[in-house]
Amino acid sequence: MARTAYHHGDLQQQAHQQALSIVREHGDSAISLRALAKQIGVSAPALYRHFADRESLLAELAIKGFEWLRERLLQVDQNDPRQALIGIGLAYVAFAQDEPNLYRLMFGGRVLPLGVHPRLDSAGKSAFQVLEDTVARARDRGFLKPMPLSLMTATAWSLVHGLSLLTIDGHLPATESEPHLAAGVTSLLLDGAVAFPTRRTTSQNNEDTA
Amino acid sequence: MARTAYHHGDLQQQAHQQALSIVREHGDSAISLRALAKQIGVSAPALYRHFADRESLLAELAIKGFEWLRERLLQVDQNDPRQALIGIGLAYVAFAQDEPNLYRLMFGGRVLPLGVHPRLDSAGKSAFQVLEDTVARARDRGFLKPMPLSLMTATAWSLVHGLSLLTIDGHLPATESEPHLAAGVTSLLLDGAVAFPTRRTTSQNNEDTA
DNA sequence: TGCCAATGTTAACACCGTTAACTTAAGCAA
DNA sequence: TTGCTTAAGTTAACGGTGTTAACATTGGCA
Repeated sequence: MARTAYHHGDLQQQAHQQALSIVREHGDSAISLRALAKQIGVSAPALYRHFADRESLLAELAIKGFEWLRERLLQVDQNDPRQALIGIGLAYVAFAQDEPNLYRLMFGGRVLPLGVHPRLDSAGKSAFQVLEDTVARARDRGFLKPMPLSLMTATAWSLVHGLSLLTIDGHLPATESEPHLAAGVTSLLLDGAVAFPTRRTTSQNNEDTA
Repeated sequence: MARTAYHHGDLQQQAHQQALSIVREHGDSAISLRALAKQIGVSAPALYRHFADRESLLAELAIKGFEWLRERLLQVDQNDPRQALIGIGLAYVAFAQDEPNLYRLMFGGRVLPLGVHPRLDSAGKSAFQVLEDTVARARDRGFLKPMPLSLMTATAWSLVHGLSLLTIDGHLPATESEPHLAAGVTSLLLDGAVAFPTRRTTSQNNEDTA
């Protein structure tokens, strides 16, 4: 495992690290295996001893991203249900804005579709699990309406995912310039947008969910 | 403008159309100018007489996508504010699910970033305008809380955008297998997720938004 | 000590987007 | 009708890509 001129000795880890920093700075489309190999000082095919192909390398980076995201979500204080829900939302969007290129890689869809890299899929599930647990806990404590958990998590995830992508793509102002947007959006979901909520009008309930 | 063997006579439109069908079927990453030219029966550089580069061709297709999306949103019945808002949400998500590859191109972020193709940007704005108008109309009629319009549209857009991408990427079930998801998610935003909204329990209100 | 497996190498294949330099032909002016 | 300008094609070429095949080196274990 010494580093002669021939056997590099640390290629896997170094390639991983170098590729990660390229993705974070310039996005996954800036990753070229040939250029990466040249930077490290190794021939391009050498990389194939450690990664099946370009996509598998990207999958490794996305896994790292999901682990980071999960850690950020786990740091949210879970004492008060409302604060926990808003905290998760803010932490989620903050991660996406801190790591826009990584977030796009994780959820790009075009590259790294579901079902191809099992470890990637399960890393994504683990991160999502934190959000789901938070919603479940809030519902169990009676803070949320007694609706299907899947509906509530789908709504929450859609909201933060959409807000994340729209801000990092520049369609909506980022937290930097509009500090209260993410919290406002999250609160709006919790409290509802309708002016005269509930009680009256069974007319709303007779047409939706089974 | 006749079609001799040399001057094709209809290249621009045919390339546009062929590329569009490739994107719809296989996604924008499947677009190769050389392959496209070969399919049409023309040399690759000929395409450059009609498109500045590959990205500009993709931008044209995305513009078409935004026009289609706008048309779908304009067909939503605007009589009842609540039905209009839910209808817009459903139409938006339905479009994304009907044209997943086109939707990803329009909102991919990696390709076609904002500020590069002005016509594309304004096509996107025009589509978004329909959503914003619907929210504004509902608020003007007193159906929605008197909050900033920008906050409400940001929330609505985030929700439908997130739901669209999560479903077309397979992270959430599509309308096909869960017909009520989109309506449920939209209703949840309108009515709020909290079990005991407003009124009682100032304990919730004393710590949140300014 | 000798072999094996891991981990490198170079050469090559089949693509890709894009540009330069050249050719054809359509359309308009004298 | 002739001639010129210009739009719209052509081939050749540059530099890049992911990936595979065949070969070389070397670390570590029997």
